[in-house]
Amino acid sequence: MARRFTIADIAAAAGVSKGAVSYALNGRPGVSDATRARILAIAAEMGFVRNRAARSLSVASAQAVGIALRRSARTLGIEPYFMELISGIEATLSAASFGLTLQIVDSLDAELEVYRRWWAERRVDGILLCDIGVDDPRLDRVADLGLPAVAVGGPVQGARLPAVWHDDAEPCRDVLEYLHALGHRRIARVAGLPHLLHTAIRDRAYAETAAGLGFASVTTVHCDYTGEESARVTRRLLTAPGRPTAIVFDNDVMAVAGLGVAHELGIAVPGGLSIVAWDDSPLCRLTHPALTSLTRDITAYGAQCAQALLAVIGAEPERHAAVRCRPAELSPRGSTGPPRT
Amino acid sequence: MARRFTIADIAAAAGVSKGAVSYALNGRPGVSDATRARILAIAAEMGFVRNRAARSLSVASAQAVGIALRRSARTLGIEPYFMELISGIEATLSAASFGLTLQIVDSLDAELEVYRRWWAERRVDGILLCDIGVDDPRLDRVADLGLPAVAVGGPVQGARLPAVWHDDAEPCRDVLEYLHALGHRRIARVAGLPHLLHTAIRDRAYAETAAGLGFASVTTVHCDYTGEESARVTRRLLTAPGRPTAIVFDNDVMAVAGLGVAHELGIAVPGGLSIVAWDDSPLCRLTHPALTSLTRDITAYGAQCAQALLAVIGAEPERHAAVRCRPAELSPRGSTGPPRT
DNA sequence: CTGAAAGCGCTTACAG
DNA sequence: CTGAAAGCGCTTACAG
Repeated sequence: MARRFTIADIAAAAGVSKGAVSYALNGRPGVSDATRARILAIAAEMGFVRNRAARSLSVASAQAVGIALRRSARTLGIEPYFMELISGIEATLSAASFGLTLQIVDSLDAELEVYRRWWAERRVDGILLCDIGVDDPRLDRVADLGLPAVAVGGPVQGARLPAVWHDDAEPCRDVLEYLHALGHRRIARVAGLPHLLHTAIRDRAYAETAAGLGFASVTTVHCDYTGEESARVTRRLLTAPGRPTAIVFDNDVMAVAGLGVAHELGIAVPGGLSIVAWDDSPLCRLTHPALTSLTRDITAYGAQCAQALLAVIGAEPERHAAVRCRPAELSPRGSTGPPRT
Repeated sequence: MARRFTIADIAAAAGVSKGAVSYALNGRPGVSDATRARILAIAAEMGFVRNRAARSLSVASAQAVGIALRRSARTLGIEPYFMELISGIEATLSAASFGLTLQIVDSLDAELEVYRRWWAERRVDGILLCDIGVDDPRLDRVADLGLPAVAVGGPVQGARLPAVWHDDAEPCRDVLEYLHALGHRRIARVAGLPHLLHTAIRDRAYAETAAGLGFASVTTVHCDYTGEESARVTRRLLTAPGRPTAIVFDNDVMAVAGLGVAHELGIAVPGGLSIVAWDDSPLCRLTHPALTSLTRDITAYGAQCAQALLAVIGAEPERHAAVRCRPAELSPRGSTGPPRT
């Protein structure tokens, strides 16, 4: 437990003022090259690291970013999405020597309260807003706070916050065209929460494309991303008359559950039922057959979100008002094939 | 974007000194009840929230706890364990108005460097050490730093750090006795990383119990918790002569992958093969049949870990040197049954 | 019970 | 190029 040194210690050792040490450490003009080198050497030798609180207090910046997640422990655990996203965010932040503060909340009010507090106490310099909804009230509320923020999802037209998002419509079209080409005509979709923006975008893209391709039927059932609900819904879809020959699921967890139901009912996959998952986590390769899915690099997406937020905060040179990322791409695997007639 | 108030503003409005405001806000003696009430009312009206950095600088405490995870984005995403753990930790911390700082690292050195930096810059008051290994070098290194810490896992005999852990041996015995009672005699185990402490504890518990019960064979194969490795290993186990009638997996992800392999090989579960998973995430109920598994409340476990750390830091009254939590309990489901002879 | 002051460890104008 | 000083917003002995 070595003693913690301060710039005063370095100043004393180098025979200069604290101000000079600060300039040297921060690579700013105000000290000669020789003095700077000497100061840096002494600091390195002492194993000096700036006290965060003192620095934050001086520069009025927390050097940290916050994320509040409004999901239950179980949902957070089971959905690979979040950890992959956070992992990408974190990598970018730590490269900029920014910290990541995480909080889990259970209501919209609690979430907004967290933002208010974080900003008031300057615990964070900005936040990443996840799970963007249709007409999301948080966009305005956060903008009102003056808290720098980036929406993880979009597009959010007219919002006062920049957004980073994937185009969700194009992959929907890809999937339907693919299933159509395989010969499927009766399709169902087990969708995510209807109030989420990307669900709404997919709803519309599927509806439009389906109409264009002339499918006999495209049934959409919304549920909550859990395996339980997906299983219940899938069971109903598969036992009703005129059952679909293919089901598209809005995430990987629901797709795995759907596959389980097919097994349970003795329906062969893909012969009796084709399955497509959204979000290509390793989960999709755990099953037999492996699941055809819409692949996107969520870790890279997280990194872009963090980058955009740093830009808004002003910690990065360039600034992007909104970033549109590469759409998900279809990865065909064993769970899709021509329907057995 | 309302103006941010400071205690100086409150002091001016209340006609008292900044010191009095501080005492009132912190519920400390030094102000009369009447003055305190007046100050508090003004503070509330202003929507005052203390500046974190200033407070941290004064009290020499970060009011935050750190976790560095040495896992890839993919592993973190797929294993429900971490998010459930973090969720429990976070709930406890935020109740104590402590923040959680998260960092993902890719090597032991990077991890230790993060701890050193966090502690040097006082970004955290303490850390939670995850994935405890056999003879884990971090226990000593962190203790050397003088950084308050709690080991999430154990028991760690002779360590200078307190630990919070589950007994891993008892559930192992439970599983073997259960499988034995069902009539299984040839068993295999797809285990986790051998250098992790809980893997070693399970290794030994299985070996001892198996010997006592007189199993014909208990084969253990170590792998890395991923579905890929588990699938490979399971495939080998099930295609070799004298294949096991039951396999115990060290986590849920590997068990799901193992079930996929059984399907692939046309082996009925549980008739041709019984499967037991460790860690009862929702994943275990996604499959068909649902997986028999060892259930423990990981969120509650995370809460206990956070509690212990707060105690070590001194933010909580009681202090626990080490906490032993309830062992996992067997939840029998559809994936286990008597072997078909 | 109350006020004035020093201090936490930095950063940053402002004079020399 | 360098030094002395003020200030960030709190907390906390120390006098009254």
